[in-house]
Amino acid sequence: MISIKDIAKKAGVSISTVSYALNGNPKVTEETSARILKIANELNYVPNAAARTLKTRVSKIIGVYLTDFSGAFYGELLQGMKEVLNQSGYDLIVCSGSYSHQWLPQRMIDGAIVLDHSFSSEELMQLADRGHKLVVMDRELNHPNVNQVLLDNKAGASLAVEYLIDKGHRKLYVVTGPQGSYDSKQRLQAIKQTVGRSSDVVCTQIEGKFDKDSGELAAKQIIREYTEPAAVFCLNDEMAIGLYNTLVKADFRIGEQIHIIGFDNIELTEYTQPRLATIDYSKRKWGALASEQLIKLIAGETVEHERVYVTLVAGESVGDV
Amino acid sequence: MISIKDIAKKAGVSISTVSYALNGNPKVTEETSARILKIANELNYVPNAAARTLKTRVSKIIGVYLTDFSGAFYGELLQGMKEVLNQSGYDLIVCSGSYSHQWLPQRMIDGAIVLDHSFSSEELMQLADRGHKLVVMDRELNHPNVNQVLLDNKAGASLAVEYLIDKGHRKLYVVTGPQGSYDSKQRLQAIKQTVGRSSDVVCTQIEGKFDKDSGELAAKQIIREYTEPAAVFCLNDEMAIGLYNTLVKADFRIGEQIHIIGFDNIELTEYTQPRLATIDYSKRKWGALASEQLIKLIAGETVEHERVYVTLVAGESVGDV
DNA sequence: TTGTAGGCGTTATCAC
DNA sequence: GTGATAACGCCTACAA
Repeated sequence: MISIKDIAKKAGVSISTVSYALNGNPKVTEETSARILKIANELNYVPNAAARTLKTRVSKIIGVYLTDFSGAFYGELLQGMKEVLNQSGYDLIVCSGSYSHQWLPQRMIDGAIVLDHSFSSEELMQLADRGHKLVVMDRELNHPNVNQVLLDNKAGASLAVEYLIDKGHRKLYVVTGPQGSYDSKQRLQAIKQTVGRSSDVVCTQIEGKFDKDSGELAAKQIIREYTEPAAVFCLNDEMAIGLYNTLVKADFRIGEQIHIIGFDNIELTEYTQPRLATIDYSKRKWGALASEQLIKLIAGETVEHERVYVTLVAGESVGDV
Repeated sequence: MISIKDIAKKAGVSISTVSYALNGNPKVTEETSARILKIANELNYVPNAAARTLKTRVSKIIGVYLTDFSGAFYGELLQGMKEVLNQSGYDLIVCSGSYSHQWLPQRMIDGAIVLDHSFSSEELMQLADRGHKLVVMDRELNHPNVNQVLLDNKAGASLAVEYLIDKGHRKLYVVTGPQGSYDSKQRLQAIKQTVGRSSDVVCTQIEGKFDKDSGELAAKQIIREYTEPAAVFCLNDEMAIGLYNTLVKADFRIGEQIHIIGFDNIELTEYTQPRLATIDYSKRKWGALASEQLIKLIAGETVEHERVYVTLVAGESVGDV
């Protein structure tokens, strides 16, 4: 490994002069600086990140934590984050692995964006207490070092339920997310509120886990209990796809016997037959917003919690009664 | 930040004893060790990654470089990599941003997996020359510090073309990948070879970029030139989807007027009507293999280049002539 | 304008 | 078994 020492030796100056020159400190002469830069270049010098981070206590790297990589919309989300961060001189890494939770206290990363319910709120609170800056996208967490950028779950869920009711549906199923999920809880709450306003609506809850399997399981239950047309609100599209697949296989007519609406508007929903109704929001904007907030937080600015607005995407998977 | 110094002070021992205890060195007494560990715990001690990396010159982190995050199959690929790496005590980060190319020479990561043609081969060669260990998934690069884990592009492309010819197609289009793409080049080469064996097959080449737009553009050209049924081999599914969309919008009958086959078997291909024929391979295995090879490379073992096998997925998007 | 020296938190080599 | 002490590569007062 080639260090500033090597450059100093070759240039016949001291290491501090090299350091100054490399960092553009005006104290050093133009010509000395030029000579040093040239030698550094020739030697293919690359500053050691560990040493620099150790000294400056800043890495200029932001970590994002996701539940798993396979979510269908992470691509756009990450793109949104990346653009904003890069613009501010930060690099983004997607973290995974057992040790990665330690990277904040280890000072490997300057801040973190969390969309991963396997990261416990207590753990996050501890990090915040220690002065680390965080943005959470999947829970509420009140702490001066933590900012929230959340979806407007309640609006989305209300929109979906109102759509179903408008279409004349009175028998509803809701396929939920996993136990601890904040998004799921919020959506459920709004559903109950909205449903409560129409006394003739019956709503059955089915436990899900936001994955395709849950959708399939739910479909099986719904098929078993089938007596008359019903509408199903899957709290995310992934489950809606699983549900769709199983129903299609069982020769159910979607949008006629069983009506489906999802949440997230992933690409796949455009291609099902009929098109899946869902709730849309800009993933890119969501990511960008999270990054912006984190940068401000790190810079010591005070920031308000942000909310991402959602809209309804109609689809023939929900027909009239 | 709390360091071994703080622990040493509190425990009334020297920092070296603390370091030994923390690292489970048997030289230190059980009881001293226990006491130190207890204090470390109480103080919420977390070893500083930068300092450790600086000293040991090892970070136990592997970086993977992708063209962009939005590829439809990266989820599974990364999952495959992650599982293998975690098992060997490595953490995986997905790298992005302008500085991230420097992380190898900066010793922030111990090795890299590259599937990103924006990373030039010269750059990679330089890194390899400096002793860094790499696995490439999107090019051939012969260097003792570099291992290749490539798709069997030629087999895949041959499979696809033979399928079309078997089905009676004689008029073919090929929508290629971007200029520099190794995968595209390999596939094209195999296509030419296979096509060359049947003298009556006509094959027209359309330049693409592996994105949806390219597929749409290709569709427009094909529609313009349409006189009789033709078969289109899109060198990836993303373009095939773009092509499909545009053709559907223009009321073409797919699998009858225009026949389509893609490459990659992304999830979406199952949902088009009719189902898109494509070439399949295990993304998870591909990723796992790349990780295994990199770990061996880092451990100093000699490794052979690996090849990932592919299979044909038939679909009604290709009908008989 | 340049050099000296101390320190960031760890590990590791010595003595004791 | 434990404790000084010297690195690792970089930054930055302070001194010259």
